[in-house]
Parts: sequence; structure tokens; C-alpha cells
Amino acid sequence: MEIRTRFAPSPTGYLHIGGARTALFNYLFARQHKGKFILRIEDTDMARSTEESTQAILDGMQWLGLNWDEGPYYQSKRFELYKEHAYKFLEMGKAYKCYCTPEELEQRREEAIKQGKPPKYDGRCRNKKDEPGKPFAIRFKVPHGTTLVKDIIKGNVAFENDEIEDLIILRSDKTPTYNLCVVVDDATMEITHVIRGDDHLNNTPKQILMYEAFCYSVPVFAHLPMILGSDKTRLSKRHGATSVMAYKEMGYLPHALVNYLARLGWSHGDQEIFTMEDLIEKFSLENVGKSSGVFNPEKLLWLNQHYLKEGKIEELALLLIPFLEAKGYNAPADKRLPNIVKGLQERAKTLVEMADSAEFYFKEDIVYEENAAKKFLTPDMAALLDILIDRLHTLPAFTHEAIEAVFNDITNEKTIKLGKIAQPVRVALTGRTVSPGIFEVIETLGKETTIARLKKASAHCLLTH
RNA sequence: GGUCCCAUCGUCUAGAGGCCUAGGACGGAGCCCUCUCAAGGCUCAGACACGGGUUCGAAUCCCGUUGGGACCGCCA
Repeated sequence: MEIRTRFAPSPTGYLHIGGARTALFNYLFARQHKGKFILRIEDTDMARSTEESTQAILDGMQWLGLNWDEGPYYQSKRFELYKEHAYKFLEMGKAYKCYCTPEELEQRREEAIKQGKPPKYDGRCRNKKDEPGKPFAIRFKVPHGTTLVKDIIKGNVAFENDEIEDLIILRSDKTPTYNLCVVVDDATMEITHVIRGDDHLNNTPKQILMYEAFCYSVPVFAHLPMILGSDKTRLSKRHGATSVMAYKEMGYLPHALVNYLARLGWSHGDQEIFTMEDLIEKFSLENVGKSSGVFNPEKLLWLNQHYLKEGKIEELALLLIPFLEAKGYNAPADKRLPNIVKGLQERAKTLVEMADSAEFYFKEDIVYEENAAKKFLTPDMAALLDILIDRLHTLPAFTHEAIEAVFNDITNEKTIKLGKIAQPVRVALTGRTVSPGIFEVIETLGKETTIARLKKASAHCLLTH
């Protein structure tokens, strides 16, 4: 039998971290079993669903590389199907019309809570006669007994049906509710494995009861533990960025996020670094933990740094361009880009950071950091810089090796340490005390720019002190 | 309040009754390397929530306590 999984977000906001992990696990499971991964948009709440949200979710998934095989299906386009199912239940005597108004129900709920009783619907309309002309909602008749949820992650969980109220499946305006829609969709879309957050565990017995009432086969369930914020409450905006696309903007690599999310709640021995192929091969629901996990931005940052460090220069260059362009630099036309990336890739934790560090390559006039200039561009350095200018000027081949040789000559002649001259040169060329190796900076910057900046620095040495 | 879920370093986790003096990773501290910053290498600190059982033997199985979380809508 073909394995079919689905991701079913409701379009009431962007794709968030938790949703992305759910989508990822569904994706990995389907791919591993050569099955299908289906995307379904649960937009039955017309008031809260927006097209922008739908697009944001699609964008997020595409960025992460979670490509779906079918869909997106929209529940809003399947209302007739749900309605049919609800009325079929009515005919079968497995549901009934409820004439209570939302106001009455709300009032009774408040009273029950005040008296410390469970706010459960009392089933008063179960045996009522039809009242033609009066508006009604349709409620599913929950039978007596026990319902067992067999969950791959949580194990067997038993629920007493008497604890479950007769839930509304069709509102009085004839729109369907969530629990009916999921069951009808998962059944008709032939979903074999329902992998979702464990906030749905309590809904599962209701759904199983409906599958059984329809004589549909019940899928396998796997309820993923929640992702929490640093204070161990459910992850939310308070905990910082929770939108997947926010990480794109902050200069994260999609695979870093995928790798991080995969390891949050799932493990494969001591392995930390996984390619997508690795994940597809090694993922298993059996190795998903039961307990909720705290989202740790530091570890994600480490992974991002790791993939930046290991990444192919050409690919990183392409990814870096938008960040450079955002700063107003015409990066695509710049032939130095590969060298720039090469020098920066193991020094940056994000693409944003990389673009920041790359600024001195693009700026016409670099500005010295105040403390850096004060410390390194001192009067006694002017002569040394002049010697360097002279020697670089006459250098036939402007290569890393040749440049290094020039520096070696000077430090030998003057019996000084390399640091003595390297730091002032660094400040002269970049304005900062931190940069890639000084020889590669000089090589990448080129003879003309290097000498111009050194001259300016030499003058600065004498000027300000 | 009711129902359900969960519990190993600060965090993510390994652990399937003896391989555990509890392993790895992030983060932290330190040392080495070094033209700066990174990267890299090495070292250190750091956990089985608590209490009872079961067993020759428990992080691992059972019960309870405590603590955390989720759900209880004509939301999804």
C-alpha cells in the first residue's frame, strides 16, 4: 500500500517553526517510503483565513525544500462533501439536530465553570423531535464505551467516551467544523499516516469515532511533542523569531533550519549533521522522543555557521547577493565575489553577518573605526606603510604568495613581528581590526585600491597625532 | 476544575535491566595554534525530579508524589 502523509496548516498566519517541523517529518516519512506528501489548506474559518497567509506558508515550504506531491487542496472548496457527510450521519442516526443557540450554550458553559463542573454539552437535543423552520446545528452522537488511540510515538492511549461531548460537526450556517473536515479529508485523500502536533491528541478519539461511524479505515497516528520557548511555554512571538521566512531574512540557510528542526525531537545516535538524503534514509517515527523540546536559537546558529563554512563558494555567492544588494552594492557584476566569500565563509554565522563583513570590499571610502585608528595608525607607522606601498607598487604578480613574500622581507629587515605591520594595514584597508587574512584581503582588493587606501592611511598616521 | 501527555547536564539528546565512574552536541570556562577575528585541536565544569516497590542488579519495569505541558468552542 502506498504511504500517504499530509501537512494541513490553517492559513491564519505565516509558516512557523512548529508547523515547519511537522511538515518536515511528514515529508521525510513519505519520501523514505516512496509515498506521497500532500499539502492541504484548512481554511474553513472564513473569518481568519487569508490568501496572504496561504502564500506565506507555500513560500516557507518551498524555501525549506519541502516539496509536496499533491495539492494544495483547499477545504473551502470541499464544503459540499462535508455537508453530505454530516447529513449522512443524520440519516444513519449517528448525529442529531441541535437547536440550542450559541448564546444559550455560552451561558450554560459559564455557569458550569462557575460551579466547578466540566463545561460539557449535556446532550439535551439528542432525542428532540424535529422543529421545522428553526435553525439548527448538527451534532455527532458520541457512543458509550472506550476509544483506544494507537499512537506510534505516545503508545496506546485510552479515552472514556463519556468524557467526550457530542461535538458540533455542521454549524447552523451549514459550514462544517474542523473535526468533521479532517476526518472526511484524511479518509477521502487516503492518508495512511497522520503525523501532527500532540496538541491534537485529545481530538483523536473524536475523530476515530467518526472514522468508525463512516466505516472508513482509521489511519496510523503519530503525535509529535510540542516545541517550547526558553521559558518552557508554547513557542510564540515573545520568544523571538518564530516565522520560517524571518530566518531567511536573517541570513540563515534553509538546510541549517531543516537540520536543526530534524534534531529537535528526533535523533539518530550521536549524529548531528545530516544531509537531506541522510534524513530521508535515517528518519523514523520510532526514534521521535515523547517529551516536548525547547527551541534553542544558539544551536541553530551553530548549524548555520557550519553549513556556511562547508558550503560551496559559488552557491553561497549566489545566496549572498541579495544581502549585498540590500546594502546598495552591485554585487552580481563583481568578479571578486568568489574570493570575498572564500575569505568570509568561515568567519560569518549568517549571510547578514557576511554581507556586513564584506562592506569594505564595496565601499568607495572606508571609515576607520575610531579606536582602531587611534591604536594602529600611529605616526611611527607612516614610514613602514610607505615602504610597503613602494614594494607592492613594483610587484609584478599581485598574488597571495608574492604579497606574503613582501611582508616577510619587511619583517625580516626591520626585525619586527608580522602583527606589528599586519594590524595597521588591516585598519588601513578595512577600517576595522577584524577581517580575513591580510594577504588575501590585499590580493582580492587589488593593487590599485590597496595602494590608494595605504596612502590615505599613511597620511592619516601623520595627520591626527 | 476535568481529561490526556511528559520528566537524563542550562538546552537538544544517547540510553531497549548488568556494556554507566551515564556518552555526544550546542552554549560556558581554560589552554594550544595564530597577522586580527574566526575556524581547528585539547582540557574542565555540568544531569538520571523525588519517594516507594519488583529484581542478585534499575536512568531503564511498576505505583505514588511533585513539577511542566496540551486539550476541554457553532476556532483549527
